[in-house]
Amino acid sequence: MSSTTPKRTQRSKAEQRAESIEQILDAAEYLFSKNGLYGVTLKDVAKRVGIHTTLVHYYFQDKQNLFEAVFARRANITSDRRMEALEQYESDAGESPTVEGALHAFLDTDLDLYYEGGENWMNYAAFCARVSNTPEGAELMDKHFDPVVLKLVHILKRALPNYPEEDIFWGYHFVTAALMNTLARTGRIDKLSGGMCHSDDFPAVKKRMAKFMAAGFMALEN
Amino acid sequence: MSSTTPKRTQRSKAEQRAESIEQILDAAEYLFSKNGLYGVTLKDVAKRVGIHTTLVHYYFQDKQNLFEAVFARRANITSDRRMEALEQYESDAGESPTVEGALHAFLDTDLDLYYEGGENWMNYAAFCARVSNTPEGAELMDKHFDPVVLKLVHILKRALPNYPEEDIFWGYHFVTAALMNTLARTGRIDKLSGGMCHSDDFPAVKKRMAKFMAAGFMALEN
DNA sequence: ATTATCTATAGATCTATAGATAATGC
DNA sequence: ATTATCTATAGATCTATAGATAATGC
Repeated sequence: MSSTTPKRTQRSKAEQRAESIEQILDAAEYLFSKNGLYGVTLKDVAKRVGIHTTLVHYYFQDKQNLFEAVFARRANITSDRRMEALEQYESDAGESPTVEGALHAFLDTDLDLYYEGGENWMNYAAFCARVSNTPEGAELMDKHFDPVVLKLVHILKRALPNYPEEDIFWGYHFVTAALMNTLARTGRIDKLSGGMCHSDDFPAVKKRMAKFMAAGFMALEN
Repeated sequence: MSSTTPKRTQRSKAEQRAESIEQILDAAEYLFSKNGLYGVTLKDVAKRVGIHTTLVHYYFQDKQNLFEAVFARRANITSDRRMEALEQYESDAGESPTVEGALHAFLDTDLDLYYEGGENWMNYAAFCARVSNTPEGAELMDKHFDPVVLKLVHILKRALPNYPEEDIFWGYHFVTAALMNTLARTGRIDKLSGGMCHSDDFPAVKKRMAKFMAAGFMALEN
C-alpha cells in the first residue's frame, strides 16, 4: 500500500508487450486445444486473459495468425529436442540400432518435455494432438515435424533390414496415433479404468509405450 | 423424356421426407468429419444437399440435434456388430481366449463394416474419429461404446490372468488410438511413405493391427 | 513521441422463427 | 388437409478497423 519504491508496479513497454503476448498465446493455446480453431472466438481468448478483444487483433492481426503463432511458439523446441535425441541415439547405437531404442529416443524425449514443462506445455501437447487431425492443422504439423519423423523412420529401417517398408510406415502410423491420443488427455482411460489410470500420467505411458510398440514392430516380421 | 408412366417422378411424402433426412445426414456427416461441430454451418450443410437452410431446421430443429442425429444413425449398428463378434469369439475360444483373437474380433469387425459399407460409412468412421477427442463428442461416444469396450477388456483380462489391470487399460489406450487414427484417414501416411501406403486402405490395417497390438500386450508382461 | 490499451462501430455471417407457397393425401 | 419446401427477416454474434485515451520513453 505504501509507495516507498516508485518503480514497484512499473513495467517497461517491452515487458508489457511481451507479457501480453505470452498471456494471449497461453489462453489461445488452452482454448484451441479444447475446442479447435472454429470453436474459439477472439472474445473467448481476450476474456480468459482479462483484456479487450481488440488487443488480440493489435498483437496478432487475425485469428488464423494467432493460431499459427500458438503452434510456432513451441514447435521448434520439441522438434529440435527429438531430432537431437535421435541423432544421439543413432551415434550411440553404432552399427546395431534397435527399434525400441529409437522409439525411446523419439517418444520419451517428447513425453518428458511436456510433463516436465508444466501446465502450458501440457496444453501445447493437447493443442498439437487436436490440431494434428484437422485440415487446418495437418499441413502445419507435417511441414514442421516431417524431418524428425523421417529421421525416426530412417533409424527404424536400419534396425529392421529386409523388413518391408510398408510395415515400417504402418507401424509408425500406430505409434503416432498412440502418442497423439496420449497428448490429448481426453480422460477416457480414467473413466474406463474406474480411476485406476490417469490421462495426464505421462510417466505411466513412458514406461510402457516404446516397449509395447517395439514388440508390435517385431511381430509384423513373421 | 416421354411420359408414358404417370408416376415416374412422384414420390410419396414419406419417401420425400426420408430422402431429405438421409441427404442432410450424409452431408452433415461428411462436413462434421472434416471440420467439426463449430467448423460447419447449417448453410454449408444445406448447400451441399442443394436445399434451403431452413429445411435443415425443419427436420432437425437445431445444430446440436443434427450433430447427435448424425452420430446416432449408425452408432448402434457398429456397436451391436462388435458386441456380437466379441461374444461369438468368447464362446468359440472357450477356456483359453487370446489377446490377438479378442482384438481381431473387436478391430476387424469394425474395419470391415466401414470398408465394405462404402463412402458414407467411411465418412461416419472419420466423423467418430474426429468427434472422439472433442469435449462435445467424447461423452456421446463413451455412453454408446462403453459396453463394447468393457466387453473387450473383460476378454483381455481372461486372456491375461495375473496381468496388472493398469497394463490392460494402457494397452487399450494404444489400441483405440490406432483405430481412431486409422478411421480419421488424414492422408499423413500417404505423404510420409511417398505414396506407398494409403490412408483409406483399411485391409492393409486389418492385416497388421491385431497382430501388432497383441504383441505389444505380451511385451508389457515382462 | 511512441506504444499499449480501450471505446465505438461497420459489416458479415449465423441461428432460428414466422409465415407463404407448392406439392401430396384422402 | 397435411406436409415439404421456400421467402423474408429478427436477433445474436463475430471479425476487424478507426480513432480515442492512457501509459512509458527520451
